[in-house]
Amino acid sequence: MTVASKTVSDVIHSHFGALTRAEKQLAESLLDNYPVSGLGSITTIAENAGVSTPTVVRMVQKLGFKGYPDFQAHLHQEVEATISNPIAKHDRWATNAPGTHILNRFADAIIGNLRQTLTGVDTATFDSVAQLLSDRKRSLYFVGGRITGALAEYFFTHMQVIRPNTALLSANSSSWPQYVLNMSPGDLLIIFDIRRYEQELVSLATAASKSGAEIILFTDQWASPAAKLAKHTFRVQIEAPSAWDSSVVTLFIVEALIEAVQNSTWDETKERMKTLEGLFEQTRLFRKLG
Amino acid sequence: MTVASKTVSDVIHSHFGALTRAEKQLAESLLDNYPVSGLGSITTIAENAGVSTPTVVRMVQKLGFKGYPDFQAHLHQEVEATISNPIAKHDRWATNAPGTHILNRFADAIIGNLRQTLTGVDTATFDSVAQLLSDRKRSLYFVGGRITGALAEYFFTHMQVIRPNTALLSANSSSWPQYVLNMSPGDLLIIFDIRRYEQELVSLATAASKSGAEIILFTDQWASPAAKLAKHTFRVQIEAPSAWDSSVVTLFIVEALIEAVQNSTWDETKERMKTLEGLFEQTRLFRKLG
DNA sequence: CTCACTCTGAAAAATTCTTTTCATGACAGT
DNA sequence: ACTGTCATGAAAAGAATTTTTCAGAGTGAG
Repeated sequence: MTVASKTVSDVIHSHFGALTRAEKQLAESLLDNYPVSGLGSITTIAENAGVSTPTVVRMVQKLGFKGYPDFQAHLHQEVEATISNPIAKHDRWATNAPGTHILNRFADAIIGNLRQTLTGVDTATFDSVAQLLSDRKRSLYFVGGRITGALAEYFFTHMQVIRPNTALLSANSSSWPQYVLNMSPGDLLIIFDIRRYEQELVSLATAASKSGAEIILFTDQWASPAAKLAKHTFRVQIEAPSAWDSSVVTLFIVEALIEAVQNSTWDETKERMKTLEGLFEQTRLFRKLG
Repeated sequence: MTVASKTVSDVIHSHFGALTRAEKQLAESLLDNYPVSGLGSITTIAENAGVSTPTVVRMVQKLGFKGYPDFQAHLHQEVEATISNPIAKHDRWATNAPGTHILNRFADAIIGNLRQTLTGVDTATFDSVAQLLSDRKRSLYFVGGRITGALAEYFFTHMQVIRPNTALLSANSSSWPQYVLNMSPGDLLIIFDIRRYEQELVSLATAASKSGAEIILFTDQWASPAAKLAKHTFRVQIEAPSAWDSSVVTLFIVEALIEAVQNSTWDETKERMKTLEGLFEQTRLFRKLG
């Protein structure tokens, strides 16, 4: 590499005195709105600067680059450095852990997943789903796969407290038809399906669709085939430094939804929670007496 | 201009469902380190994504661009917008969300929890627990409370694949005594108990201790009363901008443990997973993904 | 199992970009 | 005015990039 560790801008400045008229004109055009102005083809920047393409070639070679592609590669690196620095630079996580400890590696991966997932999730989608889930008139059905069943259960457990008409479909698909039988148009089927997508869930989604139920899908970045049937889909980044996929970010979305739903109908929810507390107390009392 | 005012990222996301396998692979590659990854020539990005150049052309046309140059011109505009507007960088979190959207508030909170938890967790403890869980001679018993039951189930589901002698205690405490009856000295009882600590779990922990079982506890920063009986305790930050506590970081620790255990006995685990795959194939529960 | 279909990348064709060549013109010194 | 030097861009040559074509592989339906 001819030019090391100095920015292209630096190089231009240091050579500026040795440039000819047309080259100075070009250099100023490049420095104006640097470094973006150098992103296009040699033809483009020559036109923008009002010079000919040979002038561009001559100048970048004079600056020490092998040719225009070499020059542009350096610019790209700088653009990358400028763009991709911000929040990511966390100062080491677990203080007393070596940098390669699984906890730190995992943390890095999860933060990356979270970031990517959030840039991919449309807040309008999120809000729509929250509103659908808040609608008491719609019954809710939760279902997950072998691994994601626990997420479905977690979601269900909370929603059951917040509102009526919620059901958790068991892992055993033989009982699913009876649930589908009861689905009315407007009801919601919340499906968790990440890779090693389960064919049965697609069948379930199809059947539910025919009953008029609307489907909300939590899946991974590669998207379950059920996505075609879903009204709203959350595509979550699930990759971890592990033989297993990570459900952490999925759980994150679920918890955010729980809060959004609860928040939209807090008065009613509060009442339900109070009642529930009372019921728990009574149960404990039963136990103690028994 | 074919595509107006939407970012290339948006366009990719909105078309993602309609993309084919190779195209999704390419889209992932582009979104990873976006938008810099799309700065090079079509050949470069095709190579980076591991697809052919025709795939790139087909995808960008499917996305609504005239061709690759058109696509890249849009990217350049975005890079320019991003660079020349420093404020825009920070809200790359959730794209078009105001800073106070629940998703962003939640993300901030979770990152904080994660950071705090990791500085609090001793890696020696983590490694000890991983080693205990790897020991085939010890039987594992998982149990959780009303909310945390799903976490116990999640942990159990994975460990069941990785190693033999695992059991999930049902939510119904009436069946617990039979499990305690079978516990031998050295067995492990993994308890999840976060606030609104459940008295029954303390009773269970006490009984298990008397049988010689060792207790691993996942609890919150205030620590469940069962902590006194536990050999190892993970104190996790659980506060979220919500009426509910967050289980995200707890799940994070669980997944890291799963990986650590699996990694320490990978050969054996691999065999088990293969066998399991075979069983699934036989029952046609799973289906190869496309 | 067969057939129709889609997806995919190798390779060719078309296009665009990059570099080189070269003629022109400006200018300084003789 | 003449000559040599240099800067510059038009245009050609050379290299790439981009697009199109096409055949094989894979998939799903019947």
